[in-house]
Amino acid sequence: MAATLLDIAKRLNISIATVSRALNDRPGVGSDLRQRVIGMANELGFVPNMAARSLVTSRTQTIGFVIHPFDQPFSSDPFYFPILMAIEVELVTHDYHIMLTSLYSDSPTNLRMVEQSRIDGLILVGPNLNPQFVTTTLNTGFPVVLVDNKPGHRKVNSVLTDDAGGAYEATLHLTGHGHTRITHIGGPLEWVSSRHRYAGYCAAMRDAGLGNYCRVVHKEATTVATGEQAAAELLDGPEPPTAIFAANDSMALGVARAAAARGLNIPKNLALIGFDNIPATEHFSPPLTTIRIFKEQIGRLAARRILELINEPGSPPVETSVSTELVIRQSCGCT
Amino acid sequence: MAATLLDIAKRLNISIATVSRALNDRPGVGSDLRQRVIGMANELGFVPNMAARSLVTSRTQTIGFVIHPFDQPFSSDPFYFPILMAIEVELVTHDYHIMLTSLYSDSPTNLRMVEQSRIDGLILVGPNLNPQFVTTTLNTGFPVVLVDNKPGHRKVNSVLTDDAGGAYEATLHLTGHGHTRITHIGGPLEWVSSRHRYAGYCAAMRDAGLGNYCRVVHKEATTVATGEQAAAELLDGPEPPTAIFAANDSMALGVARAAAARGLNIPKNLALIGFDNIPATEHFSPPLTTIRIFKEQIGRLAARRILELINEPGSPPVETSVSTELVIRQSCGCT
DNA sequence: AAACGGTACGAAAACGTTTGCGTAAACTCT
DNA sequence: AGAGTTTACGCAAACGTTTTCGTACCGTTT
Repeated sequence: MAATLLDIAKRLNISIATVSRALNDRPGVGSDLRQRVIGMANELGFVPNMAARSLVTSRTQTIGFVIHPFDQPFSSDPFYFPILMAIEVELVTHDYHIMLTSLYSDSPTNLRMVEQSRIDGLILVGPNLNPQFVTTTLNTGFPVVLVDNKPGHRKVNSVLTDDAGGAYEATLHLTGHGHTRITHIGGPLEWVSSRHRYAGYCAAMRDAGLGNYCRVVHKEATTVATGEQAAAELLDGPEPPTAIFAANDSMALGVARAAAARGLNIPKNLALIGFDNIPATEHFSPPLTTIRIFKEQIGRLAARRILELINEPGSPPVETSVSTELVIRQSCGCT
Repeated sequence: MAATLLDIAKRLNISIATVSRALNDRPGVGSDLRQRVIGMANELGFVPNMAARSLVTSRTQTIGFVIHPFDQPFSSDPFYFPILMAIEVELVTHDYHIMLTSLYSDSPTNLRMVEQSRIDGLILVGPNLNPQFVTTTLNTGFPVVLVDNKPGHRKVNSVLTDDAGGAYEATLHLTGHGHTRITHIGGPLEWVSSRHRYAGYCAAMRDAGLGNYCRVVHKEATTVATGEQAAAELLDGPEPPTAIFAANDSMALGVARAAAARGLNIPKNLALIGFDNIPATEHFSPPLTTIRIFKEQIGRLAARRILELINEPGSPPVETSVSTELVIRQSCGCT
């Protein structure tokens, strides 16, 4: 049904080799003939057969995308979809496509299936990936870019948020408004982002001369429920904080609920800052001060990096960090 | 690098044809030899080269996924990501994969590129797709399944939410609690879902003997802002409603904001029901009564349907409708 | 005028798989 | 036991590209 190189070659009484060269901007074809080939290709609606092409070039022009979403399998993740979109947009402009390679089962088994054909590179997204799967994949030498993840001390190609910087700015904003008893509610320490946000918080406290009041509650998940739990412990405990920096907007919402349940007004009795700037934050009551993450930028950079990796095999690992932005709303009490 | 059929054949001193047949469960191979072939394949870590296979079978074992997200290009869409996930999960069990084919540019041009190779079927998602693109795609006879979309009166393979049923149940719930002045705030009439939700609302009002009070405000988008606008018009106008059925949870949130701005208490002064049951709804104040959509089911059915279509070409179009569920929280005032 | 380099094209191999056909051997039936 | 049928396998074509190599031809240089 579809037109092939042979169809074009026959109508022009030339060889398929010449047609291929003409269509691929390769030398060895006269400019007049090249034009006729292109014209005929358009006329027939020729589209190269990717299977045949990649069989010989062993390039598929597609890259795999693996994500292990947060808690529930079908949770609507407000975080990674935009990144996926940004990656797609960037890749399309380079004639690459995205293949979703088993969103959940990140076992080494399916790696081989993924690797042997089908894709030229892999983008692994999220902190919840099976670490062994990640290292196994990395060890193959296959082009891999990590997003929001980074194993151990190994140097890899990754693009991360500047979590430490964002946390630093958030915390310093609170200290700058006179708060001294600022507590951090953090996420799982297995996540790079949690560690960095915690580090940023500590650094800011130190720089503000509050190093001795570095208090943190770490939770195993960053949900509304865990945020509420953590806040309950803090607010009911001795010396309750006057400000809380939550690792996450969801947790911040949990904090707000815990505060409301105790008759505490935000921001009057408790200042609150979150992280991520998910869309719902501006509709919280009060609207949440938080740290904005530039997801489009993250996606775009990840896409570009994987293309570089494919085109320059063996290039040394590059770690990219995308800066953040403090979005001041009303929960921090400075307006 | 990767093992091929030939590698296996040489070590076993047999032909590649036999190897292929053995590995694909085709007849014509003795059971003992078949076992030895399988063993050798495992030993060598053989994985069939998809490019070569699809070149001869003209099957790629991947299906395309097109989505045109709502308003902003990078909005984190809380709705379609779970559907995408569910589709992926279902397809993976059938050894199919998803390819994202240009999330935005839904022009007929890229259809050809998509169609000629690479994918065996297409799932088009969302109400915002370019209608001409949809009909063009449909006309090719290529296997297509629509999700949350349905062009004109044409019979197509689609899987939709039972929007009318959900709207009917929501409205009837309000009438059942004594409300008579119930107004619907609807979305764009170009969307099937908006039309059906409106129809369900009207039907319920008729069945409750309130057919003469069928009031609706349609907005061009279903955001918090438009919901707030619509509610403002209604609440400031003559004979304000005592209950509002919003087409959407986001719009319902807008309604809540408009009510709060006017000192109106929900649910005491105004009952409110939304639609979609997005995760944030349970954290609204008050928690929002809404209509739950079974996104996993929708995705699963779409995936199954596209596989049927591929395996039984020419099978007549099937329209699937997934029922909904009323989630009673506090905004409707019946607790 | 002979030699030489460059350009424009064709022939054919190669990528790794599936599958129709051919052919021996084994098995069934009278 | 001989004819017919089934089973088990090998051979080779085919899918549609890319790419190496070879070969005419044309132009320039000595």
